[in-house]
Amino acid sequence: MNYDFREIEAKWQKYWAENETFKASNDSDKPKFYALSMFPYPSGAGLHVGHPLGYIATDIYSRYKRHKGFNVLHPMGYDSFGLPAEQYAIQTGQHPAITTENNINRYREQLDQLGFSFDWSREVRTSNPQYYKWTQWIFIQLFNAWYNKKSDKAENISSLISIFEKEGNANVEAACDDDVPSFDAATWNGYSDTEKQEILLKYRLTYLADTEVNWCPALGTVLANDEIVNGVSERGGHPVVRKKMTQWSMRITAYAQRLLDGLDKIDWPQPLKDSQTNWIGRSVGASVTFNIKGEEDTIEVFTTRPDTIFGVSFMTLAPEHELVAKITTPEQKAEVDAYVEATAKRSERDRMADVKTISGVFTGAYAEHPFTKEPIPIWIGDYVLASYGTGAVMAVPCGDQRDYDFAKHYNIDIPNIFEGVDISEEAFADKETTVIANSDFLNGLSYSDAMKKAIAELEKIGHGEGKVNYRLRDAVFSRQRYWGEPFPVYYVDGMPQMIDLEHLPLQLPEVEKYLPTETGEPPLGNATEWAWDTDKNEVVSNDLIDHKTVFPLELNTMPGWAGSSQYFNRYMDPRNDDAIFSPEAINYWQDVDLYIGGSEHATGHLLYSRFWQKFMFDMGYVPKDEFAQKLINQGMITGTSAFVYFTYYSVLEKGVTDEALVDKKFIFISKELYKKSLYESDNDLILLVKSHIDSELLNRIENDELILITPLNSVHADVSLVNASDELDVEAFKQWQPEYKDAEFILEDGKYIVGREVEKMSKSKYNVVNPDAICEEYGADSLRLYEMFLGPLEQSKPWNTAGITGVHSFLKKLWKLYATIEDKEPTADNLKTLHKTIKKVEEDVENFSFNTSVSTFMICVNELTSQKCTSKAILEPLAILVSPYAPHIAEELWSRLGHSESIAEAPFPKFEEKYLVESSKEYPISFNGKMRFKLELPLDMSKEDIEAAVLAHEKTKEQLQGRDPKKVIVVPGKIVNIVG
RNA sequence: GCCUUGGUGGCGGAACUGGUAGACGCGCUGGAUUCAAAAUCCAGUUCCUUCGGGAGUGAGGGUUCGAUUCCCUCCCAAGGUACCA
Repeated sequence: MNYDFREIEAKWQKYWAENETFKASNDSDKPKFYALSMFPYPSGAGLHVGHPLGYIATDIYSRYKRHKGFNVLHPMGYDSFGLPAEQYAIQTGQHPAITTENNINRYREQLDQLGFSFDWSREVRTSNPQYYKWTQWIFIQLFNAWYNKKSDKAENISSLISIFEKEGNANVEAACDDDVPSFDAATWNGYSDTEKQEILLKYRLTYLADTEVNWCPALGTVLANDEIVNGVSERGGHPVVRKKMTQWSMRITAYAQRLLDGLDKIDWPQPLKDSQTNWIGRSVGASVTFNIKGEEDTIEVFTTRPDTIFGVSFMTLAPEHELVAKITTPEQKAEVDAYVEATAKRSERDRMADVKTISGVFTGAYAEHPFTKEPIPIWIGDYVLASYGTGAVMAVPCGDQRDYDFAKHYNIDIPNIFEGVDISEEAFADKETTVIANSDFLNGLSYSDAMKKAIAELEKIGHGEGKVNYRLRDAVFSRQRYWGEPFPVYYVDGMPQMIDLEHLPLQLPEVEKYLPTETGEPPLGNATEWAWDTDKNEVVSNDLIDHKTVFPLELNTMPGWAGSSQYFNRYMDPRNDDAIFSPEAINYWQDVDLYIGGSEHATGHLLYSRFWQKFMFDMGYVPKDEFAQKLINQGMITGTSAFVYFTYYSVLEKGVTDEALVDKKFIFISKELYKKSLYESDNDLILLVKSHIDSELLNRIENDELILITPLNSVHADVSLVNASDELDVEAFKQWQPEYKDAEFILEDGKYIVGREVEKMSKSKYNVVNPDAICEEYGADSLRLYEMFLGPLEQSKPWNTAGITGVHSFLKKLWKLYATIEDKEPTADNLKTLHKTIKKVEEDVENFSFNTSVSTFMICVNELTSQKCTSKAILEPLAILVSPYAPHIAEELWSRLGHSESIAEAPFPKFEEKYLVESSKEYPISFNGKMRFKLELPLDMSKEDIEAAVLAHEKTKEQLQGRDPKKVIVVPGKIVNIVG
């Protein structure tokens, strides 16, 4: 009987679905294991072979854990809010919900084909109201919380209010806005309700603020920093400008330090941790306050080098700094204004691209050195960024290259404060290798001592303190989009009010148009029914807004990461309508044991999720403050593009203004011939082309009546038209694009050979391989094995369909091995092969080294085949070993072995060392570290006897050619090395 | 620039704590089977070679009896990040 994978795979997929084989229970005596793949955004293009890589890995591990006796949770869902469906809606008018539904159905079909052990009863969709009810709920929890720096955790806002009522805010240490006024209890209690709300908003973990945002006019929306790549939008590549808008923000900065510290206790890839560390950008230093001569105001700066305080020779403010207008002297005003205006006009992108040009203007004002009381000129310059630190720097040209360049350019003094260092050419930034000089009380101190001393002295005179600064900014949480979660918020007197949980979800309204309104409001501004009736507690028509009982609802929606920041916890209890999850569910599953997904989420999803998890932990909703213990980034599967090389002739009518086309033809040249022609003269190419032109036309060209154009070029060919030997299917290629129908082909050895290059998979490169065709031709088990066999999970690797025949024929061999199954005693060889395989596969799975276990299976089956093994005692455990990787064939073989139940819960075979014990070893005998021959010796032979046996061997004498060995190294059981 | 990861045959890639470099698969070569093809099976396949052997894991040094593995310098590629004070 042949290996009929189509029938087998369909049969078992149906069996698993009908029997709910992989449904996880929230109540079990078994230990729990939570394996999670990052849920996909269901795009219209469907899955390509790169997508399943991580899913297959998670699936193998899940199935393995199930064999190992764990209660496994392995869910799947969809991150189904997002821009593409909305843009499609703008173009076609089709509701994004319909587009999304269609795409999800296609994804589901493709996923089902691959035989994953997902518990589909737990599926979540972020765009589903029953799901986003809980996204809205979390938002409300964040609104009702503040961050107490004293307890170093988030607390309910009520604890803040009671402090205010008793003692005002003098002793409160909170993560809050910069502009909080100070007040005592009496003042607080005297505030109106709106005034109180206004102040509380400055403390809440999600708050409204006028923030400078990245506004993308083309998309009509705000983008987060991680949605911008090289100054343009990640999606679509549209320009982005800075703009002030009232936006919801998330006070993620409150968690900066804990997000940093938490990285130490999770097993995540180093590059990912480094990304997050850089993104958070902690720097330790001091804040220093400079008085301004003749002004009340002071300038506060942040510096990482307070030890260089005596090297300050000027200060630079960002052009946007609020003091600029105030301190500029009348003489300098015109110049300063012009500079500020010019800077404001330059886009963020220009400013980033141009880092070489030094520009700045003197304000005419002077600050005062906190210790020497010397005057320090205050400049403005666009190398200082308003958004980092305080938007002002104390410039120490001898110790910072940018300050140095600026000082040189404007002829500002560069005092040297480093002992024995030459600063005539460049600044000296190496802080560890010298001591401070010319610095009063810091003279002779090393960097670290000077640092401490400087901070202590600054504190003494009230001009500064030690400070830690973070690069991380609060996250803007508003988007001017339709297809996202609505905020559960309405406005009373301009103050945001939360809708009660019992009235959630607040569902997206229907709109006529998905674009921003004509007055520039977000798409929800198009809704006619978008007002909140506080009596009826429901959404009513906008016409009823009276600001007494009916109020306007928030028009922004939440960003893409809102729905994905707690989805992993929702899977634990996804149908719960009374809570985001029950305490029983979260206490049972705790956290994700294994999380697999792409590295592109390093500073987005994975940072925001950690932030929300820590918040949920503070509020006592979850037992762990990190949501995923281990994370693996699967590598990208790149495509192997195919290139065809061509020249073409365009024959044009001479002298006709429009250059009328008389004839045009493509001539495709096989790879090697093309390469050769690159080195030959143009003349040869023209001769080649001419040899393919109709003789009548040729005559007219020769007679100068027509013009001939012959460029040499290459273009992508669809990879499906090329076989494993890089040979192009010429006839299919002609059919592929109409313009190639009459093309000519210059072959080598009767074949047209294409060029190959590894590139990212993309439609436009015609190198996308989708899994459906492969499943159809070779089956899901082959695809699963092959994706794993390609190489290490974390490494990016090129897809090449050619190799799939290797794993496919392995499955056929495996199938054949089960043709006869007998109840007979296994041989010693059989047992050795089996147990060697158990050991290796178990180690490999634990190390996520799936590629090597596929090789191990191949070796095992090759060996058992040549041993003609038919013993059930061997074949039965082997089926279980294979089952996580190729589950369909394993199930089928399992049932042929006489089982009526699924293989899914069959216990993993136990490795027994005793079958691998050997009595002798084929020792590699090396000379000066190079293996020269092998010698079979008993394993229990003593070191001395081995040495004697080796030295007595004739090949040893041959190698030594009469020399005496200087030294003989014998490592019993491993190697013999002779030096001489 | 900085941070991270990597560099091994024609290709994808193996090699546990330093111990036989190139497992396994693809491709290629030859053979068997076949009227023929597909499929299948067998043998070979790092390079050079005067067939004795020699060289070899990006380059160059070092440690060691022994280095793909550890250390130093450099080169290249991919990813992240950047006037971050």
